[in-house]
Amino acid sequence: MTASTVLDEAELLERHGVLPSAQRLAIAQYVLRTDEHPSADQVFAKVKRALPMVSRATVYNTLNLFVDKGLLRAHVLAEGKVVFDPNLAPHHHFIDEETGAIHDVPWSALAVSNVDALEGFDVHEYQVVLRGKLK
Amino acid sequence: MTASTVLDEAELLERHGVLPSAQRLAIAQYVLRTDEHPSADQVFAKVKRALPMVSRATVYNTLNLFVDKGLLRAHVLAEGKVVFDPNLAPHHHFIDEETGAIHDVPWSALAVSNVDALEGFDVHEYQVVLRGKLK
DNA sequence: ACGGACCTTAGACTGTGTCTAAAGCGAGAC
DNA sequence: GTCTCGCTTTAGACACAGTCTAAGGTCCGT
Repeated sequence: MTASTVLDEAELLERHGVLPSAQRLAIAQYVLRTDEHPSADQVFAKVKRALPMVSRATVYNTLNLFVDKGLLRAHVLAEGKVVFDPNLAPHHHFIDEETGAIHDVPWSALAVSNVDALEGFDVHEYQVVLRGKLK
Repeated sequence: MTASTVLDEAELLERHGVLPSAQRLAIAQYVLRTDEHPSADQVFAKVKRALPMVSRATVYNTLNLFVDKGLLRAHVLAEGKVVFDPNLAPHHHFIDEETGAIHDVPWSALAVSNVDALEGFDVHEYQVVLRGKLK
């Protein structure tokens, strides 16, 4: 019954079947709260400040583990990079062509019609990817 | 006035400001006719059969040149790979989750509403990316 | 022939991501 | 308290995509 606005990361990991560890908590505390759409190496750089001895393999393994366990989603949007996104709700993406920055676009801001009527495809998920300039 | 159903690749390159060469023609003959959405290394492998001494740098340079000159489009859709697509008309993409194969979806098969009304974004282009199984 | 512009080549280099072998750590059994 | 088992972490090697460089080749006008 103890309602809390602060997430208990350790409990969150356990609830998703991930055994907590110091490294996994440090990674979780950054990547599950950010809206920066970081790549794996950006996560690595960030986490290294809090935990300087962490290895690159651990960060990659942990991010992939989080994706497997449904804590994160991976998107292939920018030039040759996989980015991670803790926003699990379906949403669209806008890519700033000048900076490469990725912005979330709420699902309700756009509507795609006829997805269910596509011939020959059994669509499991979809999103609109937009590119342009910030106004 | 000589209408022709067979494309003259050399003339096509010239019309787009690309000086033809044996290597560029071999690459064009494959990549401008395929619907396989090949990656650069797949193009390299394919072209090597026709022209065994061709170098990887030439294939990469040529593909990027074709994109610059408007003969091809590059898409970042699959796991960490850039794929090339001679279909220049706007269209959507369906990714088979089982095989990773990419299929074109005609622009007219789907409709996205409200793109112009997005707050804060000046959208230059967009597409719908769908994932699922083939029916 | 010569020269210049452009193209191609092999291989080195960079960056991203995966794998491996060994060491570390935590929790339960004794 | 310590042993041991299973899981995690580590450093570094590896694999792969893509770019760059330096050198040589080709074509064409003169």
